[in-house]
Amino acid sequence: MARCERDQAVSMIALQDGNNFYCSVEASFDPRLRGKPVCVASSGDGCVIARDALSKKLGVPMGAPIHQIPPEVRRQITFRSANFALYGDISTRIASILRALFPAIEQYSIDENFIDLTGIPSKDHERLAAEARARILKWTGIPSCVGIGPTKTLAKLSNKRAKSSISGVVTTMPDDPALLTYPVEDVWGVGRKLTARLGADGILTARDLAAADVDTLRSRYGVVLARTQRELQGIPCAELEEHEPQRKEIMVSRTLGKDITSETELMQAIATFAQRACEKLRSRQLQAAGVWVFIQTNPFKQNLPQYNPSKSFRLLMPSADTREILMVAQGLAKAMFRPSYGYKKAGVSLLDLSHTDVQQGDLFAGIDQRSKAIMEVMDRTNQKFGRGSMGFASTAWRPRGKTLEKPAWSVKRDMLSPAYTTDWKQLIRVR
DNA sequence: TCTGGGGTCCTAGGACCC
DNA sequence: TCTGGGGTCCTAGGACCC
Repeated sequence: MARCERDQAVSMIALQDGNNFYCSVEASFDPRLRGKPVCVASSGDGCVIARDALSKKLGVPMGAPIHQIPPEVRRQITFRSANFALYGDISTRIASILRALFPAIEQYSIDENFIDLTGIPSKDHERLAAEARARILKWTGIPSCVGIGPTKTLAKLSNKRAKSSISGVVTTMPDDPALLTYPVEDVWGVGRKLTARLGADGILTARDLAAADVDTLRSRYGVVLARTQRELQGIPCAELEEHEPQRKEIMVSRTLGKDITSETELMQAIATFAQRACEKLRSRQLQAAGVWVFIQTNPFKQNLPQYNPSKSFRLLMPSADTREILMVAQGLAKAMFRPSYGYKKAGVSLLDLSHTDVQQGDLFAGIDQRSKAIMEVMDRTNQKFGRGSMGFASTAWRPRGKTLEKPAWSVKRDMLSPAYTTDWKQLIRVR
């Protein structure tokens, strides 16, 4: 009886996290990769954004530019370009496995899910966590770990501990002696800058942070770290968010395949990003009231003149019409463009987002039904025949046969795995 | 030669108002 | 010539996350 009361009083949270997620997904679809070091590369095949256990062992640092990895190490590694369509699909499958086992989950990121354990007797927590791990491994091929604790921060910390455990499931309570040796830099919410400052104040472990003077911590470091401290003490400051909150911003930006000097090419890139951002916008039934554009020179060529302007524009009425937003974005870019610079990166961001169903409509013009109809035709066409089937000429992408002819500035993705699960034409071949 | 993308939240400072 | 205080809103920049 007393046990039940205690269970009700303390709510517990679990965090499931796929091990080396992107690499595990690649390996689960391509058996040739198993037992070999695998890394996944960022857009443009520039940096390492995921490493499997073997590449970590070879000493490949997270975020390392691929060209800086010593050739003798690089030769041993199989690289893949990031294939987010594939990873997102596997992520959805894992979430549905968890939903079948637990009353409420929060899809926190592409490879992490928080699980609400409230109402489940604490003696069953680790058993159920182990069951979840086993199902995910069996049904998707992805290994994962589960961390359990009374707050999200402690669940995160447990998950990190679980990565080096035998069972893959770890629970941490605020008084756990493990906090005495757990480095503060591995606490959720403590990044590089904070680690350095905390270290100078003698705060080196999770335990040091939990035990620090509250007022000093708040005044020296702000409310965010003060919340982290309370979470380490077992006092929840962050709830489980079952439903994704509404987006505040939608951004599309890229490092370009080459340094652009011509205005025409820069305008093509801006048009491409604006078009893609509008697609994302409409897929969420959103509209934007602001547009922000930035262009940047190559920061790695410090011998060349640098120029990194940005500019924003507020629309009279919120819009989800690619034609309108594309014109605004190009107008902003045109106003910032200066010849004789080499532009290496650019982006378009849509701001002040709202739902299309709260559209007030212009008092005089009314809601533009024609615009809505045109955009729907475009989106449906692209959905049916693949992204890029119908687009704007100003983006300079041209259909050629069954594929799209890429402009010279487009991004490199030379090591891409097939879209096994999201494109009929790319289904896995058994023989 | 080659160096990621997409988000959120907080804070400080300026503009503006009463 | 001197000269306030408080509130809000907006923006830019910094820090963090995956």
